[in-house]
Parts: sequence; C-alpha cells; structure tokens
Amino acid sequence: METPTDRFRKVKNLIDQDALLLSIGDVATATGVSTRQIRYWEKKGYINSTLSESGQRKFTYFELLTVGMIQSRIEAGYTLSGAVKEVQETSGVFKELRKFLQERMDQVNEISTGYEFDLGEVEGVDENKHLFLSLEKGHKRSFKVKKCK
Amino acid sequence: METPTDRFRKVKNLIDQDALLLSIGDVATATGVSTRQIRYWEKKGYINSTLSESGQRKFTYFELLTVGMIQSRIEAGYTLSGAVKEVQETSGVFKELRKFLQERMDQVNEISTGYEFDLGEVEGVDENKHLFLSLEKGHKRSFKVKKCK
DNA sequence: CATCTTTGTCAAATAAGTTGACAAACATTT
DNA sequence: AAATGTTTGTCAACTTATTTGACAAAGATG
Repeated sequence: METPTDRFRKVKNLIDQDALLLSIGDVATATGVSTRQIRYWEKKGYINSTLSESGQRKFTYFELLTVGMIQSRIEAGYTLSGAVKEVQETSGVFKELRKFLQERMDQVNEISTGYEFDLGEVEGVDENKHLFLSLEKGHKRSFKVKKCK
Repeated sequence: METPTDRFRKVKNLIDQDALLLSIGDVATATGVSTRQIRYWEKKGYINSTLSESGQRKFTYFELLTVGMIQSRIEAGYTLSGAVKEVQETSGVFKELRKFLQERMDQVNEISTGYEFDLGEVEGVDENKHLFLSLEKGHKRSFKVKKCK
C-alpha cells in the first residue's frame, strides 16, 4: 500500500528537482521587472538562465527570487550593481533554508486526528525525543516535541 | 536600517502572494503531462487556471502540484477520474503545510554564527521556550529549543 | 457492439519570445 | 563642461508558444 510518506515524497521530488523552469514573461509579471531589464541583468551576469531546446530563456525559482530581491533593493534606493552585491551576500540563506527543510521534511504519518511530520532531532531537549509538525483536522496546527517510537 | 527580518519578509511576500503564474508549457515540461492533457483535465474541472489579459492560461504552483500528483497516480495504475478523486482527498495537506510554515517563518535574526529563525511555541517543552531553526556558517543546520528573550 | 473517456495531431490565428539597433535618461570620469 | 558608461524603453523582423475547434484513434464501460 502507498503510505502518506510515499505520496509526500513524490510531491517533494517534484519540488526538489528544479523541474520547474519559468518563462521570462512569467518571471517579469511575478516580480514587476520588465523583460528588457531581465535580459540586461542576465547579460551583465547578475542572474542566470538556461536555454530551452527552441532557444527560449528558462529561469529557476531561485533566479526568480533573485530578480525579486534585486528589484526590492532598487526600490529601496540602491543602484543596480549595489543591489546585486547586497543580494549576492544574503541570498544564500534561502538556499540553505530550502535545503534544510527538504532534508528534514521526509517522513509523514497519518494519525486519527490528521497528519504528523517527523522533523527529527532537536537540540535542547531529551535525546530520545523528536520534533513533529502536526496538522490536525479543524486547522489546528502546531509544533510538538515528544518521544518517537 | 533594514534588518534580516525585513529582507526575509520581502522574499516571503513574493512567495506568499501567488504572484507566480505559470504558462501551460512550463507546467507540461515540469510534470511530464502534455498540454493536451492539461487542457482536457481543466475542461473536466479537475484542475483550474486563470486567463491572462491576452487570453492565455495561467496556473498557480499549487495547480502544478495537482497536475503532478494526478500524473503520479495515473502512473501507479489509476484511471484519470480515480486519480483525481484520490488527489482531491489528500492534496489539502500541502496547502495546510504551506500556510503553517508561512505563518511561523516570520522572524529571523542574524547572529555571530549565522541566522536563526524563531518558529515560536512548541508543545511538550517549557512554556517560556521557543523553537528555532538555526543556519550556521559551514552548513551546520539544526532545530533548537531554548528560551527566547 | 455501441458509447464514453482520453489523448494525439493538424490547421489557422493570436500572443510571446529572440536578437539587434537606436534613443534617452542618468551617473561617472576626464 | 564634455565625454563616457550604465540602464531601460521601444521598434522591427523573425521564430516559438498558445488558443480554439475539429477529426481520429485507442481504451474502458455498459
């Protein structure tokens, strides 16, 4: 039988693999940056894209976030190159965060009251206890620390 | 001055707002489902899309996941309608999960060794303690439970 | 066997994406 | 001040993507 963990992992794969490649117009609409700007920023090496078989630019979700972060600094008064520098120094956190959550969110159990994700070890509590993310019916959501069997 | 929390929230906004609307071809490539199938599934009411000003279908990321989940069940031997039924019964968890993480991931502090996200209260530990997600330099990543000042 | 479901493919039209060039606004240097 | 560099808009000509509607075919269902 297919368990909730199996189903979850399939969706996780879809998210993990950077299978999603975005068209330039969709990046532009989502970030409020023009396609002309995106192409220029890429030419300058500030952002990256791959080319599809037919020669169209495709962007990962992380590149979309980079575009959005640069734009946000420009709106705050930075020059383009200044904005890029700031973003390059700080954007790594988002990759780290994503990687960590991908690693830890891997095990989910269906229980009578809903779903429970086992997020593994936590510093600062008994060693035989794990952190759980609990999604209960009725939109009751919480983190829990308890023994794992 | 702009704090790490300020910067984080701007990126979070970009992610939260469903600003990202995907073209049908990008959904097709990411999921391995043909554009013909996607249009048919939409006609049957199994998935949803909005229309851009110029009349092109646009899909949210959740709809992409829905397409991927349906496809995954079809590959497991289900009929289309059977796959859809299963997905409709289970996909809510992902929306719940996203919503919960969006709510809890809102506060981040820069500390000497890296970054620390305050995820708030945890059941099963002292009431004056919070759960933290810690991203340290050198890729040391962990959950921590400790007092919050 | 007849029917419904599901998907592929084709055609004609519109929209989106590509590169290259010219221009304009603005900042930086000499 | 004049010259140069940065950044973005816009236009043109061309290629690729998307849209709808129709026909066809394979498979499931009754």
